Amino acid sequence: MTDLNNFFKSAFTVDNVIFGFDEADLKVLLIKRGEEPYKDTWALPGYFVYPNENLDEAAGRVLEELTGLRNVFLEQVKTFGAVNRHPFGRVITVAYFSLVKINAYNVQAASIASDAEWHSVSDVKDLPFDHMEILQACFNRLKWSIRTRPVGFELLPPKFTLTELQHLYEAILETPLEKRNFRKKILSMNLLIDLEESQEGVAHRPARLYQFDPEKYRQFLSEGFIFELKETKKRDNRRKLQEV
Amino acid sequence: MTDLNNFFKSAFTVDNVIFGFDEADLKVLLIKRGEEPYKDTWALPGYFVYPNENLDEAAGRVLEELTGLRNVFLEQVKTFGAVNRHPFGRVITVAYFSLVKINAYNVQAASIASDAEWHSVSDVKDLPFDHMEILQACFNRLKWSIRTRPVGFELLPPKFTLTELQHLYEAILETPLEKRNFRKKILSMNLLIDLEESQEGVAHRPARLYQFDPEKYRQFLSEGFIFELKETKKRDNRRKLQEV
DNA sequence: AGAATTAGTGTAAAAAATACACATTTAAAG
DNA sequence: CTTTAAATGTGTATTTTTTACACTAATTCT
Repeated sequence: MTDLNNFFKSAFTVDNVIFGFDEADLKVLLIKRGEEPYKDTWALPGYFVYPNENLDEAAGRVLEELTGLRNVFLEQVKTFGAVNRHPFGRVITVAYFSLVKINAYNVQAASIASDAEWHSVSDVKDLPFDHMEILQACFNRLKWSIRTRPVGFELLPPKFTLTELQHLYEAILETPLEKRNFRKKILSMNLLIDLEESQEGVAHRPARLYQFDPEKYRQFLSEGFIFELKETKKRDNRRKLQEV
Repeated sequence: MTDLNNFFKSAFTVDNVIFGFDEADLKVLLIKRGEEPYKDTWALPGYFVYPNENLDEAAGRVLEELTGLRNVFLEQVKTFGAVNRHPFGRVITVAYFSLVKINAYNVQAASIASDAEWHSVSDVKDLPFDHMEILQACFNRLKWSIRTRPVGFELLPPKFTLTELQHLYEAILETPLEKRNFRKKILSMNLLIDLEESQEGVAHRPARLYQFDPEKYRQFLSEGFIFELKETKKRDNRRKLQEV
């Protein structure tokens, strides 16, 4: 342990699964690799961790270089270090996922934006290295996070409708939800501010706009409540016929 | 990325939070450090990851060296890599937790057993490096795991009573549970085999012995059911007085 | 035989989840 | 101006789950 610097040579990276939500689809930001191996293929953005940099900082830096965004939701998920995961040597990578408001994503501000593109998560079928596994792990974590913490709002604009929120949940959980029950559940938590404004420019009855209130959430927690949307459990719950 | 071997020098370790359950107390296995820094203080067991070794393998190796046990529950939790977490240089560590049947723990088989000792988790107040933070992260993960997957059985002998199981849940969740409701919930999942045997050598009515059935759990999952004990939610649920 | 100790159970009330159908509001089309 | 299309928004009965609560049963020890 005293001879740390010569113990063995390995490389340390962070990979960042950046999620965005665009109307009806959950997206992930991929970059076209500029270097071997796998030059010119779409892959998860990642980079080395610098010696003077904490892991979270490295992940935040990757994110900022790509999107121009700071202070967005970022969370460590899992570390991948299979011996042969990188053809050029031992590379251990810490996977993070982040949630960004896709509209705030600014191509101009991003230093390597020309090589970055949003892809629908459901369309991403193969990625180099073990990136499919990393993406899956992060997606699974997101599914869990959205049920147990109010993180969905990170993916929506500050003002949103309940239908948009429901579509977001449906896209992430990959299951349809019942409109009334969803609204009842969400509104009963009392975490949203009803802005008493309406959508504009839609060709139908405009929906009410809401805003997530972090202050209300702090209070909610301090009162011992728990944010939780139940995992959909298989059950035959059809209303039974009445006997006469 | 092509010059991996010279990018920067860092050390890679795994730390393993090994949990055991002894009658009424959740325990963690600590070792007395034989080297600087923090020589002779109790710390989490950890070691370098070898160049030819996957992360899970490294964690399994640490576990086997310490306990003589193989094929026990082991799961990655989080990676800790703060720049200054180790006084001698940059050391990034992947934290795992494992669950062992404390009775199966064999001092003889463990190569460094003389320096290892079980400590009650609730008594562990300070540990070197960021080990308190690592312990806390693993304990939190255990709390979550025991509610959402049938992992509690890993900590109990193959045959156990429902009271033992309840005490285990109470120790991990750090909250008292109501006997009848706990039993009803557990038994309703149909994951246990009633061995139709009883405890022996106790000075009171002996309890029935049960066994966890992994096969039943596979079927349970395949039928779309979900293992879940609700997180205790604050609620004033006292029965209201009847009006006459 | 009786005391001590823990195991084991039944049920009513409250809360939460589920299933289901229609009226409302707006813009667009005619 | 009227009608149509499209999505919003709401109420309630049923079922399931959770919760609270108190007594009897089985065994050992004295």
